[in-house]
Amino acid sequence: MKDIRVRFAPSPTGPLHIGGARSALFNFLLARKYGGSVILRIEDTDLERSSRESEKDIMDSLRWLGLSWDEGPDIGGPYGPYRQMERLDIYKKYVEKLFEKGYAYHCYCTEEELEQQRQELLAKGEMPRYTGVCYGLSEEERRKREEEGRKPVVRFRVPQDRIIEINDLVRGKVSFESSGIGDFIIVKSDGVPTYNFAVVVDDHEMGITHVIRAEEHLSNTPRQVLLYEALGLTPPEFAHISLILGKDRSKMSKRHGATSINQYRREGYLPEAMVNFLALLGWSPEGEEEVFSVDQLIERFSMDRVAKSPAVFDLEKLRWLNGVYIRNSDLERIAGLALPYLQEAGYASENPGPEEWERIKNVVEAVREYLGALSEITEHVRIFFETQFDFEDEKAAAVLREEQVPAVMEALKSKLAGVDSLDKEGAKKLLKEVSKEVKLKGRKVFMPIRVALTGMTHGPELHDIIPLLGAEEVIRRVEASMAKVRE
RNA sequence: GGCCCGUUGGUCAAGUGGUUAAGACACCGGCCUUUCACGCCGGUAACAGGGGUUCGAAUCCCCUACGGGUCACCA
Repeated sequence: MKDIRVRFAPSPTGPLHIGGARSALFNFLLARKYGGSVILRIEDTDLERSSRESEKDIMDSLRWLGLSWDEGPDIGGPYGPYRQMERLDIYKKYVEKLFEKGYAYHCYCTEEELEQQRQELLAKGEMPRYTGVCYGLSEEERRKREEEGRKPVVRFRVPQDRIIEINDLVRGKVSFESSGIGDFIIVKSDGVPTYNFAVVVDDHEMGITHVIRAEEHLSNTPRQVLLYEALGLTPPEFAHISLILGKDRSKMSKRHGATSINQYRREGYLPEAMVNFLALLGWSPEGEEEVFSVDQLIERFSMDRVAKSPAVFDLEKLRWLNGVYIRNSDLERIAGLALPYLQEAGYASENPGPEEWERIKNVVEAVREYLGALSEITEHVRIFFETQFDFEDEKAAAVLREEQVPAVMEALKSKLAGVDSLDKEGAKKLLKEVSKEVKLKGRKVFMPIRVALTGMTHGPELHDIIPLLGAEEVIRRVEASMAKVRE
Protein backbone atom coordinates (compact mmCIF):
# COMPACT_ATOMS: atom_id res chain seq x y z
CA MET A 1 0.00 0.00 0.00
CA LYS A 2 1.13 3.50 -0.78
CA ASP A 3 2.32 5.41 2.24
CA ILE A 4 -0.42 7.41 3.83
CA ARG A 5 -0.11 11.16 3.60
CA VAL A 6 -2.72 13.26 5.36
CA ARG A 7 -2.92 16.95 5.85
CA PHE A 8 -4.40 19.39 8.25
CA ALA A 9 -5.24 22.54 6.33
CA PRO A 10 -6.58 25.29 8.56
CA SER A 11 -7.25 28.78 7.36
CA PRO A 12 -5.53 31.16 9.76
CA THR A 13 -8.55 33.33 10.43
CA GLY A 14 -8.85 32.72 14.15
CA PRO A 15 -7.66 30.49 16.96
CA LEU A 16 -7.77 26.71 16.61
CA HIS A 17 -11.35 25.62 17.12
CA ILE A 18 -12.48 22.48 18.93
CA GLY A 19 -13.75 21.04 15.67
CA GLY A 20 -10.58 21.87 13.79
CA ALA A 21 -8.57 20.24 16.53
CA ARG A 22 -10.60 17.08 16.21
CA SER A 23 -10.12 16.99 12.44
CA ALA A 24 -6.41 17.43 13.00
CA LEU A 25 -6.47 14.66 15.60
CA PHE A 26 -8.20 12.15 13.35
CA ASN A 27 -5.76 12.89 10.55
CA PHE A 28 -2.90 12.57 12.97
CA LEU A 29 -4.13 9.29 14.42
CA LEU A 30 -4.60 7.71 11.02
CA ALA A 31 -1.17 8.75 9.80
CA ARG A 32 0.64 7.73 12.96
CA LYS A 33 -1.14 4.43 13.08
CA TYR A 34 0.07 3.44 9.63
CA GLY A 35 3.42 5.17 9.73
CA GLY A 36 2.33 7.85 7.29
CA SER A 37 3.06 11.55 7.16
CA VAL A 38 1.17 14.54 8.48
CA ILE A 39 1.33 17.71 6.47
CA LEU A 40 0.38 21.08 7.87
CA ARG A 41 -0.79 23.41 5.14
CA ILE A 42 -1.90 26.96 5.78
CA GLU A 43 -4.83 27.98 3.61
CA ASP A 44 -4.39 31.72 3.74
CA THR A 45 -6.07 32.71 0.50
CA ASP A 46 -8.63 34.78 2.37
CA LEU A 47 -6.54 37.93 2.41
CA GLU A 48 -9.06 39.86 4.44
CA ARG A 49 -9.21 37.58 7.42
CA SER A 50 -5.96 35.65 7.46
CA SER A 51 -3.26 36.63 9.89
CA ARG A 52 0.09 35.40 11.07
CA GLU A 53 -1.17 35.68 14.64
CA SER A 54 -3.86 33.12 13.95
CA GLU A 55 -1.38 30.91 12.18
CA LYS A 56 0.84 31.04 15.22
CA ASP A 57 -2.03 30.35 17.59
CA ILE A 58 -3.09 27.36 15.56
CA MET A 59 0.40 25.92 15.53
CA ASP A 60 0.82 26.57 19.25
CA SER A 61 -2.44 24.81 19.99
CA LEU A 62 -1.56 21.84 17.82
CA ARG A 63 1.83 21.52 19.48
CA TRP A 64 0.26 21.82 22.90
CA LEU A 65 -2.11 18.98 22.06
CA GLY A 66 0.88 16.97 20.95
CA LEU A 67 -0.31 16.74 17.35
CA SER A 68 2.95 16.85 15.48
CA TRP A 69 3.43 17.26 11.75
CA ASP A 70 6.18 16.14 9.45
CA GLU A 71 5.99 18.88 6.86
CA GLY A 72 4.76 22.41 7.30
CA PRO A 73 5.51 26.09 6.92
CA ASP A 74 7.76 26.13 9.97
CA ILE A 75 9.83 23.06 9.16
CA GLY A 76 9.56 22.90 5.39
CA GLY A 77 9.54 19.64 3.49
CA PRO A 78 9.85 18.24 -0.01
CA TYR A 79 6.46 19.52 -1.18
CA GLY A 80 6.70 23.12 -0.03
CA PRO A 81 5.96 25.87 0.25
CA TYR A 82 3.22 25.11 2.75
CA ARG A 83 1.36 28.39 2.71
CA GLN A 84 -1.02 28.77 -0.20
CA MET A 85 -0.14 32.40 -0.78
CA GLU A 86 3.41 31.25 -1.46
CA ARG A 87 2.21 28.78 -4.09
CA LEU A 88 0.53 31.17 -6.50
CA ASP A 89 2.77 30.23 -9.42
CA ILE A 90 1.83 26.59 -8.99
CA TYR A 91 -1.89 27.32 -9.26
CA LYS A 92 -1.23 29.41 -12.33
CA LYS A 93 0.03 26.37 -14.24
CA TYR A 94 -3.10 24.45 -13.42
CA VAL A 95 -5.34 27.32 -14.48
CA GLU A 96 -3.52 27.37 -17.80
CA LYS A 97 -4.19 23.69 -18.20
CA LEU A 98 -7.87 24.21 -17.55
CA PHE A 99 -7.99 27.02 -20.11
CA GLU A 100 -6.31 24.82 -22.69
CA LYS A 101 -8.82 22.09 -22.16
CA GLY A 102 -11.70 24.53 -22.35
CA TYR A 103 -12.73 24.05 -18.74
CA ALA A 104 -12.02 27.60 -17.68
CA TYR A 105 -13.22 31.00 -18.80
CA HIS A 106 -13.10 34.60 -17.73
CA CYS A 107 -16.16 36.12 -16.14
CA TYR A 108 -16.73 39.85 -15.93
CA CYS A 109 -20.00 39.95 -14.11
CA THR A 110 -20.24 42.44 -11.31
CA GLU A 111 -21.70 41.66 -7.96
CA GLU A 112 -24.84 43.59 -8.87
CA GLU A 113 -25.28 41.63 -12.06
CA LEU A 114 -24.83 38.37 -10.23
CA GLU A 115 -27.35 39.38 -7.64
CA GLN A 116 -29.82 40.22 -10.40
CA GLN A 117 -29.32 36.86 -12.07
CA ARG A 118 -29.85 35.20 -8.74
CA GLN A 119 -33.11 37.02 -8.18
CA GLU A 120 -34.36 36.12 -11.62
CA LEU A 121 -33.69 32.44 -11.06
CA LEU A 122 -35.32 32.60 -7.69
CA ALA A 123 -38.36 34.24 -9.22
CA LYS A 124 -38.60 31.41 -11.69
CA GLY A 125 -38.40 28.99 -8.83
CA GLU A 126 -35.01 27.72 -9.90
CA MET A 127 -31.93 27.17 -7.90
CA PRO A 128 -29.73 30.25 -7.71
CA ARG A 129 -26.49 29.42 -9.44
CA TYR A 130 -24.22 30.94 -12.00
CA THR A 131 -25.60 30.13 -15.42
CA GLY A 132 -22.53 30.88 -17.47
CA VAL A 133 -23.46 34.17 -19.09
CA CYS A 134 -19.79 35.00 -19.68
CA TYR A 135 -19.03 31.62 -21.19
CA GLY A 136 -18.12 31.94 -24.84
CA LEU A 137 -17.56 35.69 -24.74
CA SER A 138 -15.81 36.83 -27.89
CA GLU A 139 -12.41 38.50 -27.86
CA GLU A 140 -14.09 41.76 -28.65
CA GLU A 141 -16.64 41.52 -25.87
CA ARG A 142 -13.89 40.69 -23.47
CA ARG A 143 -11.78 43.65 -24.60
CA LYS A 144 -14.75 45.93 -24.18
CA ARG A 145 -15.23 44.86 -20.61
CA GLU A 146 -11.53 45.12 -19.84
CA GLU A 147 -11.65 48.68 -21.12
CA GLU A 148 -14.45 49.41 -18.71
CA GLY A 149 -11.90 48.52 -16.07
CA ARG A 150 -13.52 45.29 -15.08
CA LYS A 151 -11.23 42.72 -13.53
CA PRO A 152 -12.25 39.19 -14.47
CA VAL A 153 -12.49 36.13 -12.30
CA VAL A 154 -11.83 32.67 -13.70
CA ARG A 155 -14.71 30.25 -13.60
CA PHE A 156 -14.75 26.53 -14.01
CA ARG A 157 -17.09 25.24 -16.69
CA VAL A 158 -19.11 22.57 -14.93
CA PRO A 159 -20.02 19.71 -17.27
CA GLN A 160 -23.77 19.22 -17.33
CA ASP A 161 -25.74 16.05 -16.66
CA ARG A 162 -23.01 14.31 -14.81
CA ILE A 163 -23.46 12.17 -11.76
CA ILE A 164 -20.59 12.50 -9.36
CA GLU A 165 -20.17 9.62 -7.01
CA ILE A 166 -18.03 9.84 -3.93
CA ASN A 167 -17.04 6.89 -1.87
CA ASP A 168 -16.73 8.45 1.52
CA LEU A 169 -14.86 6.50 4.16
CA VAL A 170 -17.37 7.37 6.84
CA ARG A 171 -20.56 7.92 4.83
CA GLY A 172 -20.28 5.35 2.12
CA LYS A 173 -21.51 6.14 -1.38
CA VAL A 174 -22.79 9.67 -1.82
CA SER A 175 -23.83 10.98 -5.21
CA PHE A 176 -24.53 14.41 -6.64
CA GLU A 177 -25.80 15.71 -9.94
CA SER A 178 -23.62 18.24 -11.67
CA SER A 179 -26.65 20.19 -12.81
CA GLY A 180 -27.05 21.42 -9.27
CA ILE A 181 -23.69 23.09 -9.43
CA GLY A 182 -23.14 26.38 -11.18
CA ASP A 183 -19.89 27.40 -12.83
CA PHE A 184 -17.88 28.30 -9.78
CA ILE A 185 -14.99 30.67 -9.38
CA ILE A 186 -11.54 29.16 -9.22
CA VAL A 187 -9.50 32.34 -9.36
CA LYS A 188 -10.62 35.60 -7.79
CA SER A 189 -10.23 38.92 -9.56
CA ASP A 190 -7.05 39.61 -7.62
CA GLY A 191 -5.47 36.46 -9.03
CA VAL A 192 -5.77 34.44 -5.83
CA PRO A 193 -7.28 30.97 -6.18
CA THR A 194 -10.39 30.00 -4.23
CA TYR A 195 -10.59 27.17 -1.76
CA ASN A 196 -12.15 24.56 -4.02
CA PHE A 197 -9.44 25.00 -6.60
CA ALA A 198 -6.39 25.46 -4.39
CA VAL A 199 -7.31 22.47 -2.28
CA VAL A 200 -7.36 20.21 -5.33
CA VAL A 201 -4.06 21.44 -6.69
CA ASP A 202 -2.35 21.21 -3.33
CA ASP A 203 -3.71 17.84 -2.29
CA HIS A 204 -2.50 16.48 -5.59
CA GLU A 205 0.85 18.25 -5.61
CA MET A 206 1.52 17.21 -2.04
CA GLY A 207 0.62 13.62 -2.64
CA ILE A 208 -2.19 13.56 -0.12
CA THR A 209 -3.82 10.12 0.05
CA HIS A 210 -6.57 10.73 2.61
CA VAL A 211 -8.60 13.85 3.22
CA ILE A 212 -10.29 13.79 6.61
CA ARG A 213 -12.27 16.94 7.19
CA ALA A 214 -15.52 18.25 8.63
CA GLU A 215 -18.87 17.40 7.14
CA GLU A 216 -19.45 20.96 5.98
CA HIS A 217 -17.06 20.15 3.15
CA LEU A 218 -19.08 17.24 1.87
CA SER A 219 -21.10 19.32 -0.55
CA ASN A 220 -17.92 20.93 -1.85
CA THR A 221 -16.48 17.58 -2.71
CA PRO A 222 -18.28 17.10 -6.05
CA ARG A 223 -16.81 20.39 -7.27
CA GLN A 224 -13.39 19.17 -6.35
CA VAL A 225 -13.94 15.81 -7.98
CA LEU A 226 -14.94 17.59 -11.18
CA LEU A 227 -11.72 19.55 -11.02
CA TYR A 228 -9.67 16.39 -10.52
CA GLU A 229 -11.35 14.89 -13.56
CA ALA A 230 -10.85 17.96 -15.72
CA LEU A 231 -7.19 17.95 -14.76
CA GLY A 232 -6.88 14.25 -15.39
CA LEU A 233 -5.97 13.50 -11.79
CA THR A 234 -7.04 10.85 -9.31
CA PRO A 235 -8.80 12.17 -6.22
CA PRO A 236 -7.66 11.08 -2.76
CA GLU A 237 -9.83 9.12 -0.35
CA PHE A 238 -12.37 11.30 1.41
CA ALA A 239 -13.69 10.99 4.93
CA HIS A 240 -16.18 13.56 6.15
CA ILE A 241 -16.57 13.58 9.89
CA SER A 242 -19.64 15.00 11.55
CA LEU A 243 -19.85 18.38 13.19
CA ILE A 244 -19.51 19.15 16.86
CA LEU A 245 -22.66 20.73 18.26
CA GLY A 246 -23.41 22.93 21.25
CA LYS A 247 -25.85 22.05 24.00
CA ASP A 248 -28.82 23.21 21.92
CA ARG A 249 -27.78 21.00 18.99
CA SER A 250 -26.77 23.83 16.74
CA LYS A 251 -23.24 24.18 15.44
CA MET A 252 -20.80 24.94 18.22
CA SER A 253 -20.30 28.67 18.54
CA LYS A 254 -19.17 31.31 21.00
CA ARG A 255 -22.43 31.39 22.83
CA HIS A 256 -22.01 27.76 23.81
CA GLY A 257 -18.96 28.72 25.81
CA ALA A 258 -15.33 28.22 25.01
CA THR A 259 -14.76 27.09 21.43
CA SER A 260 -11.04 27.45 20.99
CA ILE A 261 -8.37 25.10 22.23
CA ASN A 262 -6.41 27.89 23.89
CA GLN A 263 -9.41 28.77 26.06
CA TYR A 264 -9.45 25.27 27.46
CA ARG A 265 -5.73 25.43 27.91
CA ARG A 266 -6.11 28.63 29.91
CA GLU A 267 -8.83 27.12 32.08
CA GLY A 268 -6.52 24.35 33.12
CA TYR A 269 -7.46 21.40 30.97
CA LEU A 270 -4.61 19.02 30.28
CA PRO A 271 -3.72 18.34 26.66
CA GLU A 272 -4.01 14.58 27.09
CA ALA A 273 -7.54 15.04 28.45
CA MET A 274 -8.49 17.22 25.49
CA VAL A 275 -7.09 14.72 23.03
CA ASN A 276 -8.76 11.81 24.78
CA PHE A 277 -12.07 13.63 24.91
CA LEU A 278 -11.94 14.82 21.30
CA ALA A 279 -11.13 11.30 20.15
CA LEU A 280 -14.25 10.02 21.91
CA LEU A 281 -16.33 12.65 20.15
CA GLY A 282 -17.14 10.87 16.93
CA TRP A 283 -14.98 7.83 17.33
CA SER A 284 -15.52 4.91 19.65
CA PRO A 285 -13.07 2.35 20.97
CA GLU A 286 -13.83 -1.31 20.77
CA GLY A 287 -13.90 -2.22 24.44
CA GLU A 288 -15.41 -0.56 27.44
CA GLU A 289 -12.37 1.45 28.39
CA GLU A 290 -12.48 5.16 27.56
CA VAL A 291 -9.35 6.60 29.09
CA PHE A 292 -6.53 6.44 26.59
CA SER A 293 -3.13 7.98 26.12
CA VAL A 294 -2.24 9.29 22.68
CA ASP A 295 -0.21 6.17 22.00
CA GLN A 296 -3.13 3.95 22.91
CA LEU A 297 -5.38 6.02 20.68
CA ILE A 298 -2.98 5.60 17.79
CA GLU A 299 -2.96 1.88 18.34
CA ARG A 300 -6.74 1.56 18.50
CA PHE A 301 -7.88 4.18 16.04
CA SER A 302 -9.66 3.11 12.90
CA MET A 303 -11.76 4.99 10.40
CA ASP A 304 -14.54 2.44 10.39
CA ARG A 305 -15.35 3.23 13.99
CA VAL A 306 -15.95 6.89 13.21
CA ALA A 307 -19.57 7.91 13.71
CA LYS A 308 -21.73 9.57 11.09
CA SER A 309 -23.97 11.55 13.40
CA PRO A 310 -23.06 14.89 14.90
CA ALA A 311 -22.06 15.02 18.57
CA VAL A 312 -22.95 17.46 21.31
CA PHE A 313 -19.94 18.79 23.16
CA ASP A 314 -20.41 17.62 26.75
CA LEU A 315 -18.39 19.80 29.08
CA GLU A 316 -19.27 17.64 32.08
CA LYS A 317 -17.61 14.64 30.55
CA LEU A 318 -14.54 16.67 29.63
CA ARG A 319 -14.30 17.85 33.23
CA TRP A 320 -14.53 14.29 34.46
CA LEU A 321 -11.87 13.09 32.07
CA ASN A 322 -9.64 16.02 32.91
CA GLY A 323 -10.09 15.20 36.58
CA VAL A 324 -8.95 11.66 35.92
CA TYR A 325 -5.72 12.98 34.43
CA ILE A 326 -5.26 15.57 37.17
CA ARG A 327 -5.55 12.86 39.80
CA ASN A 328 -3.27 10.40 38.07
CA SER A 329 -0.51 12.59 36.75
CA ASP A 330 2.81 13.25 38.39
CA LEU A 331 2.34 15.67 41.31
CA GLU A 332 5.34 17.79 40.36
CA ARG A 333 3.80 18.43 36.97
CA ILE A 334 0.28 19.13 38.23
CA ALA A 335 1.62 21.51 40.85
CA GLY A 336 3.62 23.30 38.18
CA LEU A 337 0.53 23.66 36.02
CA ALA A 338 -1.54 24.82 38.99
CA LEU A 339 1.02 27.38 40.09
CA PRO A 340 -0.15 30.20 37.78
CA TYR A 341 -3.66 30.03 39.22
CA LEU A 342 -2.29 30.16 42.76
CA GLN A 343 -0.09 33.09 41.85
CA GLU A 344 -2.96 34.94 40.28
CA ALA A 345 -4.99 34.50 43.45
CA GLY A 346 -2.07 35.79 45.47
CA TYR A 347 -1.49 32.44 47.16
CA ALA A 348 1.97 31.86 45.74
CA SER A 349 4.91 34.11 45.08
CA GLU A 350 6.36 34.92 41.70
CA ASN A 351 9.33 32.60 42.16
CA PRO A 352 8.67 30.10 44.94
CA GLY A 353 11.78 28.90 46.77
CA PRO A 354 12.26 25.22 47.63
CA GLU A 355 10.37 25.52 50.90
CA GLU A 356 7.36 27.28 49.42
CA TRP A 357 7.37 24.92 46.47
CA GLU A 358 7.23 21.98 48.85
CA ARG A 359 4.23 23.52 50.56
CA ILE A 360 2.54 24.25 47.27
CA LYS A 361 2.93 20.65 46.21
CA ASN A 362 1.35 19.51 49.44
CA VAL A 363 -1.52 21.91 48.98
CA VAL A 364 -2.08 20.67 45.43
CA GLU A 365 -1.93 17.08 46.56
CA ALA A 366 -4.53 17.75 49.23
CA VAL A 367 -7.09 19.20 46.80
CA ARG A 368 -6.37 17.73 43.38
CA GLU A 369 -9.13 15.15 43.71
CA TYR A 370 -11.70 17.94 43.73
CA LEU A 371 -10.67 19.44 40.42
CA GLY A 372 -12.31 19.19 37.02
CA ALA A 373 -10.00 21.90 35.74
CA LEU A 374 -6.88 23.38 37.27
CA SER A 375 -8.37 26.87 37.45
CA GLU A 376 -10.87 25.56 39.99
CA ILE A 377 -8.06 25.10 42.47
CA THR A 378 -8.37 28.55 44.00
CA GLU A 379 -11.81 27.76 45.43
CA HIS A 380 -10.42 24.77 47.23
CA VAL A 381 -7.20 26.12 48.67
CA ARG A 382 -8.59 29.17 50.39
CA ILE A 383 -8.54 27.33 53.71
CA PHE A 384 -4.77 27.10 53.51
CA PHE A 385 -4.11 30.73 52.74
CA GLU A 386 -6.91 32.86 54.17
CA THR A 387 -6.39 33.24 57.90
CA GLN A 388 -9.65 35.09 58.41
CA PHE A 389 -12.81 33.19 57.56
CA ASP A 390 -16.44 32.92 58.48
CA PHE A 391 -18.39 29.80 59.19
CA GLU A 392 -19.81 28.35 56.05
CA ASP A 393 -23.32 28.27 57.47
CA GLU A 394 -25.20 27.99 60.73
CA LYS A 395 -24.85 24.23 60.67
CA ALA A 396 -21.09 24.62 60.79
CA ALA A 397 -21.19 27.06 63.68
CA ALA A 398 -23.54 24.76 65.55
CA VAL A 399 -20.94 22.00 65.47
CA LEU A 400 -18.73 24.12 67.70
CA ARG A 401 -21.48 24.53 70.28
CA GLU A 402 -21.71 20.83 70.96
CA GLU A 403 -20.91 20.03 74.57
CA GLN A 404 -17.78 17.96 74.01
CA VAL A 405 -16.10 20.68 71.98
CA PRO A 406 -14.26 22.58 74.75
CA ALA A 407 -12.62 19.37 75.90
CA VAL A 408 -11.65 18.43 72.35
CA MET A 409 -10.09 21.81 71.74
CA GLU A 410 -8.20 21.78 75.00
CA ALA A 411 -6.82 18.35 74.22
CA LEU A 412 -5.82 19.43 70.76
CA LYS A 413 -4.08 22.54 72.02
CA SER A 414 -2.21 20.73 74.71
CA LYS A 415 -1.00 18.04 72.31
CA LEU A 416 0.07 20.76 69.92
CA ALA A 417 1.89 22.86 72.47
CA GLY A 418 5.59 22.79 71.92
CA VAL A 419 5.36 20.89 68.66
CA ASP A 420 7.32 22.81 66.09
CA SER A 421 6.96 20.63 63.05
CA LEU A 422 4.78 17.73 62.12
CA ASP A 423 4.09 15.81 58.99
CA LYS A 424 1.10 13.85 57.81
CA GLU A 425 2.00 10.83 59.92
CA GLY A 426 2.64 13.01 62.94
CA ALA A 427 -0.72 14.69 62.48
CA LYS A 428 -2.49 11.35 62.24
CA LYS A 429 -0.87 10.23 65.45
CA LEU A 430 -1.65 13.45 67.20
CA LEU A 431 -5.30 13.32 66.21
CA LYS A 432 -5.51 9.81 67.52
CA GLU A 433 -4.11 10.93 70.84
CA VAL A 434 -6.65 13.72 71.08
CA SER A 435 -9.38 11.23 70.41
CA LYS A 436 -8.08 8.95 73.12
CA GLU A 437 -7.71 11.75 75.62
CA VAL A 438 -11.32 12.91 75.33
CA LYS A 439 -12.52 9.33 75.11
CA LEU A 440 -14.52 10.06 72.00
CA LYS A 441 -14.03 9.21 68.39
CA GLY A 442 -15.37 9.85 64.96
CA ARG A 443 -17.15 13.00 63.98
CA LYS A 444 -17.69 14.06 67.58
CA VAL A 445 -14.04 14.97 67.78
CA PHE A 446 -12.98 15.52 64.19
CA MET A 447 -15.84 17.59 62.84
CA PRO A 448 -15.39 20.33 65.44
CA ILE A 449 -11.68 20.49 64.66
CA ARG A 450 -12.45 20.72 60.97
CA VAL A 451 -14.90 23.56 61.50
CA ALA A 452 -12.58 25.37 63.87
CA LEU A 453 -9.78 25.22 61.34
CA THR A 454 -11.64 25.86 58.11
CA GLY A 455 -15.13 27.10 58.94
CA MET A 456 -16.53 24.30 56.82
CA THR A 457 -18.01 20.87 57.35
CA HIS A 458 -16.24 19.36 54.41
CA GLY A 459 -12.82 19.49 52.81
CA PRO A 460 -9.48 17.71 52.63
CA GLU A 461 -8.24 15.28 55.25
CA LEU A 462 -7.51 16.85 58.61
CA HIS A 463 -4.11 15.21 58.68
CA ASP A 464 -3.35 17.02 55.43
CA ILE A 465 -4.64 20.35 56.67
CA ILE A 466 -2.87 20.43 60.02
CA PRO A 467 0.72 20.03 58.74
CA LEU A 468 0.08 22.67 56.13
CA LEU A 469 -1.15 25.16 58.70
CA GLY A 470 1.44 24.37 61.35
CA ALA A 471 0.92 24.02 65.10
CA GLU A 472 0.92 27.70 65.80
CA GLU A 473 -1.70 28.56 63.21
CA VAL A 474 -3.86 25.63 64.25
CA ILE A 475 -3.91 26.90 67.83
CA ARG A 476 -4.60 30.41 66.67
CA ARG A 477 -7.54 29.29 64.51
CA VAL A 478 -8.95 27.15 67.27
CA GLU A 479 -8.95 30.11 69.65
CA ALA A 480 -10.35 32.50 67.08
CA SER A 481 -13.14 30.14 66.12
CA MET A 482 -14.06 29.35 69.69
CA ALA A 483 -14.14 33.05 70.50
CA LYS A 484 -16.38 33.66 67.54
CA VAL A 485 -18.81 30.98 68.54
CA ARG A 486 -19.00 32.28 72.10
CA GLU A 487 -20.24 35.67 70.96
C1' G B 1 -36.32 26.36 -1.50
C1' G B 2 -32.87 22.55 -4.41
C1' C B 3 -29.09 19.13 -3.24
C1' C B 4 -26.47 16.34 0.56
C1' C B 5 -25.82 14.17 5.50
C1' G B 6 -27.84 12.59 9.94
C1' U B 7 -31.74 10.68 13.98
C1' U B 8 -30.39 4.37 19.89
C1' G B 9 -31.38 6.95 27.43
C1' G B 10 -30.31 14.12 29.44
C1' U B 11 -25.11 13.67 26.79
C1' C B 12 -21.13 10.58 24.25
C1' A B 13 -22.05 5.99 22.20
C1' A B 14 -21.85 -0.04 21.06
C1' G B 15 -24.86 -2.57 17.76
C1' U B 16 -24.57 -4.34 10.99
C1' G B 17 -31.71 -9.68 10.61
C1' G B 18 -32.82 -13.41 16.26
C1' U B 19 -28.98 -9.57 22.30
C1' U B 20 -32.12 -9.55 29.01
C1' A B 21 -30.40 -3.26 23.38
C1' A B 22 -23.27 -2.89 25.89
C1' G B 23 -20.17 0.76 28.15
C1' A B 24 -18.91 5.96 29.70
C1' C B 25 -20.48 11.01 31.66
C1' A B 26 -24.49 13.07 34.43
C1' C B 27 -28.33 11.70 37.96
C1' C B 28 -30.20 8.55 42.21
C1' G B 29 -29.09 4.84 46.12
C1' G B 30 -25.54 1.97 49.04
C1' C B 31 -20.59 0.90 50.79
C1' C B 32 -15.81 2.94 52.26
C1' U B 33 -14.35 7.17 55.30
C1' U B 34 -13.46 11.52 61.10
C1' U B 35 -16.44 15.32 56.54
C1' C B 36 -16.58 16.35 51.35
C1' A B 37 -14.35 14.38 47.39
C1' C B 38 -11.90 9.99 45.36
C1' G B 39 -12.82 4.78 44.94
C1' C B 40 -16.10 0.50 44.82
C1' C B 41 -21.09 -1.69 44.18
C1' G B 42 -26.04 -1.10 42.44
C1' G B 43 -30.24 1.62 40.08
C1' U B 44 -33.48 4.95 36.86
C1' A B 45 -33.33 5.91 31.70
C1' A B 46 -33.19 4.84 24.66
C1' C B 47 -34.04 2.40 19.11
C1' A B 48 -38.17 9.93 16.10
C1' G B 49 -43.15 8.43 13.70
C1' G B 50 -45.70 5.61 9.93
C1' G B 51 -45.78 2.01 6.22
C1' G B 52 -43.55 -2.17 3.93
C1' U B 53 -39.76 -6.73 3.17
C1' U B 54 -39.12 -11.05 6.45
C1' C B 55 -40.85 -16.65 10.36
C1' G B 56 -38.31 -12.50 12.87
C1' A B 57 -36.31 -5.91 12.36
C1' A B 58 -32.57 -0.70 16.19
C1' U B 59 -30.42 -3.24 11.97
C1' C B 60 -32.97 -3.71 4.87
C1' C B 61 -36.58 -0.41 1.60
C1' C B 62 -40.15 3.79 1.17
C1' C B 63 -42.66 8.06 3.19
C1' U B 64 -43.13 11.80 7.03
C1' A B 65 -41.12 14.68 10.94
C1' C B 66 -37.05 16.86 13.18
C1' G B 67 -31.80 18.45 13.23
C1' G B 68 -27.59 19.89 10.46
C1' G B 69 -24.54 21.16 6.16
C1' U B 70 -24.19 23.53 1.42
C1' C B 71 -25.70 26.55 -2.71
C1' A B 72 -19.75 33.30 -1.66
C1' C B 73 -14.42 36.83 -5.56
C1' C B 74 -14.89 32.29 3.07
C1' A B 75 -12.50 28.21 3.91
